[in-house]
Parts: sequence; structure tokens; C-alpha cells
Amino acid sequence: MNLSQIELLRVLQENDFNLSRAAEKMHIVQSAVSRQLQLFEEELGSPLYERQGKKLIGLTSLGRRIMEEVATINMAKKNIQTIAADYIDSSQGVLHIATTHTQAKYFLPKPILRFREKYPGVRIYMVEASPEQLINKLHTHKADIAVCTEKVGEDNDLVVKPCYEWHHAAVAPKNHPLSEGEISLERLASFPILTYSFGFTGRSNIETAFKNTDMALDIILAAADTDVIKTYVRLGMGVGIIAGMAYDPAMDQDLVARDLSHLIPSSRTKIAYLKNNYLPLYTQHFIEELLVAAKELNLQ
Amino acid sequence: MNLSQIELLRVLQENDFNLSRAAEKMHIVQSAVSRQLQLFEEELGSPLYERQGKKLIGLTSLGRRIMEEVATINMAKKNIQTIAADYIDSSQGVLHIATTHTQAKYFLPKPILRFREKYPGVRIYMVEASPEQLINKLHTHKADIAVCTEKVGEDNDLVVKPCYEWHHAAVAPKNHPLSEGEISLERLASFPILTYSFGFTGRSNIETAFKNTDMALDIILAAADTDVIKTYVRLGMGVGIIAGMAYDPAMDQDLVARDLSHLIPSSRTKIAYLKNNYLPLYTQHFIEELLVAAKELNLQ
DNA sequence: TAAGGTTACGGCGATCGTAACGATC
DNA sequence: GATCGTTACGATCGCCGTAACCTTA
Repeated sequence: MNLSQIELLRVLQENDFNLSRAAEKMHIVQSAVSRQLQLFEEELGSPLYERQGKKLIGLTSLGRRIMEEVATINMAKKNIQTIAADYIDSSQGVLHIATTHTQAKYFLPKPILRFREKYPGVRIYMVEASPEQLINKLHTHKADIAVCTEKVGEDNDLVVKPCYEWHHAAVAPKNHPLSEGEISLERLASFPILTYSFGFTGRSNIETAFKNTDMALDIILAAADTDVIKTYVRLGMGVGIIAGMAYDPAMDQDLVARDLSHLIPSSRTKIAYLKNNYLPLYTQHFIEELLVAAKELNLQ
Repeated sequence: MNLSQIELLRVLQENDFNLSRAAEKMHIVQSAVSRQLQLFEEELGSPLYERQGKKLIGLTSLGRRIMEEVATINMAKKNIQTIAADYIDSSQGVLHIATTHTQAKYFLPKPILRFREKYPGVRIYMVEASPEQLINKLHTHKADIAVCTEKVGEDNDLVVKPCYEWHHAAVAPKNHPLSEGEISLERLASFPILTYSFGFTGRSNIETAFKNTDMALDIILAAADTDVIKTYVRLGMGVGIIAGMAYDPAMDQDLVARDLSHLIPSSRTKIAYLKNNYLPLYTQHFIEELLVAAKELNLQ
């Protein structure tokens, strides 16, 4: 048994058990991969993969159980490298942030700027995706930390830190009827609505708000992206329901925002990263920066 | 980085950082070990060991942190092998039990006999030692499970299953004054006492019983081993305080046993094994056998 | 016949063993 | 001088790459 065989199992996992693709990813020829897998299965004395003819089509039950240990080993191996690099120079490195559009645009700018001042040597990669994809990116080590509101609470392999709390707001063009008067669920339901896609940015709480009523929102457009929603609100398509902090008084002067905290339960944005994953010092500081920014938001 | 380098760090740990001894243990020459260590430290970019001249004298702070990950990897590697072997044939294998003399002689015989009937192909090794040493044997993989009363509750890396509860008993030769009349702490303290060594078989609870009194036992002999205690009790040296289940009505007809449950808090014997350590099916069944025997004991 | 996998074989490099040397008690 | 570790060098064995072959959609 050796580490490249362990690595191979991981790469196979991420490439649909396709030996040829795995070989490419590992920068060796396919025959080498084939042999290493044979050797490993031979050493263990039992096949790890189900085969259809020669083709690998999935894991055996033994293989599935062993993949848990493989994941542990790969994580620890990565940790060793990270810890050593961090020990030598904790001012340099790479930080992969996975987040949703709304967080990237309306929450992260301030903490990221502050972080950059302290750590000019850290290269920041930000990737936007759906909460489900974010979690997947954590698991496949394509992201170090995730910032989002939905889903992350449900994953047992993640450390989840509560970040800040926010409310939804309704946005509409100036002079829209909704810019005046009290807002109720009924009234809200009387307009065509533009809001987030399922599984994004507190959308679940919008559902919750209407759950025990016989009303339903007439959602004519759902987007992952606050700016898309605003764009179509500006075109007069209807009322947008967005995250409160995504209304920018300066940039959105042509829109009015109405607080919906009395109608829709508050949402909590969270920071998540893999359990057992060593985070370099600068990443730990970045998280602190996020929490500071969160506190500032919630004090306002 | 490769697995034999990781293995090397473990072996060094267990051999006082002595390269020559580590080389022996790994069945390669010392120069090879020296070079592998150099290569690994070079790859990480920072030394893992403190050196006095050329001699290794301990871990650096980086080294200490990395040893945690090394332990994880070694555990997972061992798990992979165990899981595979277990999957192929769960009726064969080796079971290392670490326990104290008292458990080995007075508790384990019945469950071990039953286990052997079901698993004649499993080779059983039993090693007797002090609770502290037992825990060490778990950590160094020299034992799979430990059965004892003291200490194991305090170690966070162990899974601890409560097994059975028992009380101390006083034993004395027939016709000894203690064979009649009520027993109090005062009366007990008036005899010379023979009991377990510190850190063995419920000794801590004997201490507890006298803690808030101004009395003290006159312990004239402390042994790890119940049979040693009995032997000297038979010679008339004094009163033995032993574990209740260590009094054998058939074998110990020349002694009287008096229950001390009203004087000394009850003790609980536990089963312990390493967290994250995969136990083969037969070991899991052995534990069940222990719990069955424990239940039988506590029902009597 | 294209895509995926296996088998055979030759070459290269990583790692080991031998051996001589250096340091420390 | 005994113990412990390093360095140099030759030898070996493991692993890769090339290439031909097998199998199935």
C-alpha cells in the first residue's frame, strides 16, 4: 500500500471510476493506473470495484467502507503539507472561498478588503455556486471555506459557524404601490414576485412564511443572483424579494426597499469548512474578519 | 511523501527518536532511515525533530502537530487492512486483550470460553498490566481492547463502554474476628490491611471511602494481584480488601468474605478501545460477549 | 471503430545496502 | 571505543511508458 494508490482511489471517485480519465488527472499513463489498482486489490485480497466486463462501474461494499479511510488519509496528508507550509510562512498562500452571488457582492467585499491589507501575500480565489455545489467543493477540496445561508447546517462533515442574521426586503420601483402602506403576506401575494431560486439565499424561509397559509406567491422569476432580480424589477416585471443587505441605498436610489422582517423569518448566513481540515493561520484570520464584519452588520 | 516515511515517524516516536533502533524495527539499514527522514523534512521545508548535534532528542513544535496527522494516517492505513481482512474472512484473526490480573482471572474466563466456541479460528493474546500500561498498549496498537476499572475514563482518545458494577469485599481467615458482627470503617481501620496497589482495580474508591474521615487504613501490603493478597491473608497477615467477584466460594472455603458495599463506593469495570479504530467483527462480538457476562454478573 | 481496460516488456529512477567517516558520551 | 548519525556510491527492484491486444457499446 502506498500513498499514490490511496490518491488513485480518490481520483477514481471523482472521475466516475474511469481509469483513463484518472490516469490523465494523475499525469501518468492509463496502463500504470490499471496495474496499481490491480496491485492494491490484490494486496487487500478482494476487489474494491464492481466491474462490468473490464469496465469499472462502482464500488463494492468493501470499497465503499474503505473509501472512508481513504478520505481520512488524504485529508491528513493534505493537512501535513498545509501545516508545514503554514509553519514556515503563514503570510503566503492561497484561499479558496466558495460562496453565493449575494454574499460575494453584498457581504464579503468589506472583510476581504480588510483581509487583503493584512495578508497581501495571500491569493484569493472566489467561486460562486449554489449552496449544494459549495458543499461539494468543500468535500473535493476545491474550496477551503464556504459562506452561505442554506444547506450547510445539514452536513455532518462540516464545521458550521453562525455568521450574521438578516431579513428579507421587498424592492420595487419608486412610485410602485408597495412603496407605501403596511405590508402583509396577502398584499405581497397580490403582486408578481421575483426572488431567489430554490436552495438559495434564504429562499427556504420565504417558503416557510407561506407554509401555513392558503396563499402562495406568484413567483414569475427566480434567480440565484440578486442583481438579476433587481434588473427585472427595474423593468417593471414585479416586486423583488431579496436579502435586506442586498439593497444598496446609494446604487439603488431608483428602487424602494421595504423591510419584511415581520413577515418572513430571519435568515442566518454561515461559515462552513470541513471537519478535520487544518486551516492555515491566514484562513483562521479571514474567518475572524468575517465574524467582525458580521457583528458590525448585526449591530446596525 | 510516502507511507513508509509516515510509518517511520511513528516508529521513531515509539523508540525514543533513536534512528538505529527505528531502522531495526523497520527491517532496513540505518542509513536508509536517516536519508528518508532527511528527504521528508526537506520536502516539508522545516525540521520535525530537535537535534543535539546529530542526535535526535525530541519533536519540534511543528513535529508535534504533524504527529497528530501521522497517527491519523497510520490508524486509517491499519483500518484498511483490517477491514479488508475482516471482509474476506471474519472468522479468523488475532485478538489482543489487555487487562488487569483480577479481570483476567475472575471476569474474563466465562466470556472468553464462550467466544472461543464461536470463533475457534481467532487467536487470543491476553496481556496483564497496570491500567496506565493498558492504555498505552491501546495507543501503540499492542492491544485491541482493554478491560479494567481505573483510568480509562479519563482518556479522550478512547471509546469507553461501561461493563459491570461490583463492590469490594473484606476477606479474612475463618475464625477471624471480622467474620462476625457489623463492619464499619472504624472497625476495618483497626486491622492491618492487604489490598490492591494504587491505580489498580477500584483502589481509588477505597481511598474515596476514607477521604472525608480522620481515619486511615493501615495498608501493610499492596499488590496488583488478588491472589497475592489472598495468599498473605491466608498466612494471617491481616484483612484483605478485594473485589467482590474475586472471592471464589469453592476455592476460597478457608476464607470468609464480608460485603463492603455499605462502606466503599461501587466500582465499574469498563471496556475501552481506540476511537477511529476499526474493530473486526469477531472483536465486536467479543465485546458483546463481555456485556452479556456483565449483565449476568449484575443480575445475580 | 471508438473508448475503456489488460498484458508484456524494456528502461529509468527511487531507495536500499555496503562501507567509510564524523561526532558525542 | 561504543553508540549514533551522515555521506558516498554501487546495485536492485519497483514503477512508469510504449505498444500490442482484448472487449463491449
